[in-house]
Amino acid sequence: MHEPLAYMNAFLEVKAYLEDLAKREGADVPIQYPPEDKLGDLALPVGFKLAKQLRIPPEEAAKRFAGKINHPLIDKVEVANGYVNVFLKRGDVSADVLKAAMDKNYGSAERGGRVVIDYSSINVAKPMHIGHLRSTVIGGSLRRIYRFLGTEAIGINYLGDIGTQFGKLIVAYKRWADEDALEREPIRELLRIYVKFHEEAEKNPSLEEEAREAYRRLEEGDEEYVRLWKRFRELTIRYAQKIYDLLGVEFDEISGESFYVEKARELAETLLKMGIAERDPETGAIIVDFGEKMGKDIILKSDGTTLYLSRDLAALLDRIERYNPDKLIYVVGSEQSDHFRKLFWLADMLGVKRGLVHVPFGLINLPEGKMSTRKGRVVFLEDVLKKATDLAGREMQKRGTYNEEDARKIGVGAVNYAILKVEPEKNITFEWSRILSFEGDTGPYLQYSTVRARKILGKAGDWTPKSAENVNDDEWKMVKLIARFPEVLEEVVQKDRPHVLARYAYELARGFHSFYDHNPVLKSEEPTRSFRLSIVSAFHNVLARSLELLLIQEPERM
RNA sequence: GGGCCCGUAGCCUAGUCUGGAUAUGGCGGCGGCCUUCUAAGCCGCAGGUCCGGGGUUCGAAUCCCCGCGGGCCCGCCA
Repeated sequence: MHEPLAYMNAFLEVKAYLEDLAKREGADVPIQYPPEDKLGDLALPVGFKLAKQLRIPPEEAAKRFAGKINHPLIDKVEVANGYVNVFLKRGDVSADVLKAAMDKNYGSAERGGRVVIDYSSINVAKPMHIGHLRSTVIGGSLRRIYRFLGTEAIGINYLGDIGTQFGKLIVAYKRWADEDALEREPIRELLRIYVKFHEEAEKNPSLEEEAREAYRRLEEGDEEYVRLWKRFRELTIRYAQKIYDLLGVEFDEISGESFYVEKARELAETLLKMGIAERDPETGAIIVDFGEKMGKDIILKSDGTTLYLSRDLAALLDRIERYNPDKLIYVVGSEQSDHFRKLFWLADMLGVKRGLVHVPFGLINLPEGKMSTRKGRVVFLEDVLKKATDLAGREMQKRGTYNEEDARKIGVGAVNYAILKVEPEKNITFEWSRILSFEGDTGPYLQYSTVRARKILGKAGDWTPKSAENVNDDEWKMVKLIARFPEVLEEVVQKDRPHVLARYAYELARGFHSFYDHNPVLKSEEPTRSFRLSIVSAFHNVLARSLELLLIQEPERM
C-alpha cells in the first residue's frame, strides 16, 4: 500500500483504485501509462495473469476484469492484447488535479521520521574539482527532497581533516606560506605550498622526516600545530562555503574524522573484547574477518592508530546517538562500496537496527583520462561554474535580457542538471561542450519553460480557474504529467536517486514547450482561456518546485 | 585470481528493482515553422544484433546461468 500523501489527486486516486482492484482479483500487476493516447490513460496487463488462474483465454479474462471496474471518474474501458485500457473523464479529473497542483504545497507530504545524509565530505586544504560535484549535488538535492516530504533530513559534511598530509602542510607553511595570499585565496595558496613541499622533498628527503615528526606532534596536541591545523580547516570551510552557496547546497552539520579518533580506538578494543575482531598475532594490529566475500580488514593499526573504517563506525554510532535517525545515507563514490559493506556489517554486528544506505556513484573522468591533480589534469569547480555563468551571460546579451543574477542561475543550473540527470552508477566523461550546452535536455531548457509560463501568468490579469467540457490532447497530457508529481517524489526517496525527479522535470518541461507552441492561452476564448491558465499555473508551480528540489534556481528573464 | 558496478542508434541517455502493447529522450545529420504568450522553442525524417550465447516464461532490454568488453575495489591511505 501507498503511504498516505498529503496532497493526492483524482488521477492518482483512480490509479490506486485500479491497483487495489487488480490485487483483489489476483492479478498483482503494475499499472502502466500507455504509449499512445488512443490506448487510454492507464493500462493493466491483467489478461495473461488471470488467464492462467481461470483457465480461460487472456482476452476473455481481461474482459471479465474490465466488467468489474466501476469508478465515477472512469469514462470507458477497452480490452486489447490482454490489456485493460482505462479512459478517464478528462474534465472532472483535470479540474481536481489542477486545483490540487496550484496549491503551493502540492506534492509535499508528512512522512515523518528522520534521515542523516553524508555528502560532499571534502578534504581539508584541497581544492574542489568536478569529482566532488556528484556527491555534493546528489546529497544536497536528497536533503531538500526529504524535507519537502516531511522527513527531517540532517545533512552532514564529514571533512577529511586527518592524515599525514597535515604534517607536510605544517612544515610547508612554516617555510613558504604567504599570509596575504592565504587570506585572499586560501586553498590556492595551501595547494601551492603543498606542491612545493613535494618538489623540495625530492631534493631534500629530510623534509619527509620533519613532516612525520610534525604530524606526531599534532596528534599529541602540540598547541601551535593544532592551531595551524584548525586554521587550515577553517580556511577550507570558508572557501567551500562560497561554492556551496553558488550550488545551493546546504548542510546542517560540519563534522570531521578528527572527532572520532579516540572513540574509534575504544571501539576497536570493544570489538576485540566482543570477539568480533581479533588481534593479528604477527603484527599486533586488530583485524576483523568479514567472511568469504569481503575477506579480512584492519580496524586498528599495529602502532595503535585508527583507520578510516573504525573512525567511520564511531561516527555512525555517534550519529545514531545524537539524531536517532531511521535511516543513514552515504553519498560516496562507488570505489568505496566494499568499505560501506564492511561498515554496515560491523554496525549490524553491534545490533544497529536502522536503514543503512550507500548511494554509490561513478567517476567523472576527463576525455584524456582520469583526473590527476599531480599531472595538472583537473577541472576546478570554480572554473566550471564561472565558465558556465559567462557563457549564459553571453547568450543573454544576444537576446538583450542580460543580468548578472540570472546568468549565474542559468550557468549553475546547467551544471547541476547535467550532473543530476544521469543515473549515479554511470561514469561520466567531463566534456565542456556537454556541460555548457543550453539546448535540448539541459537545465536551461527547463528554466526557459518556467520563464515562458510565468510570462503568460504575468500578462493574464485577473482570472479564476475554470474547468473545460472538452479537454484536448495537449491539455490532457499536461494534466496527466502534473498529476504524477507526488508519486515521482515517492520513488525518489524510495530509491534515494534524484535523477528520477530530473527525468520527470524534463518530461514535464517538454510537454509544456509543446503545449505552448500549439495552444494559445491569452488569446483564447473563455472558458478555454481560464482553463489553460490553470494548466500554466499548475505546471509552473510543479516545475518550479522540481527545480528547487534539484538545486536549480528559476531565472526572472532569459 | 576474487568482489562490486556499467554495457541500449555515430556520441550521450531513460526504462532493468516490480517481465507485458510498435524500446525513452537528447546531441549530431537532413527538411520545415518566428506579422500571433521570448525560436535557449516547436514539428517531421533518417538512424537499433537493447554486448554475445544459452535458459525460465504465453511473453525477456528487464529474471537465471555462462562468456565478452570497460570501470572500480581487494589488511596497516581515505
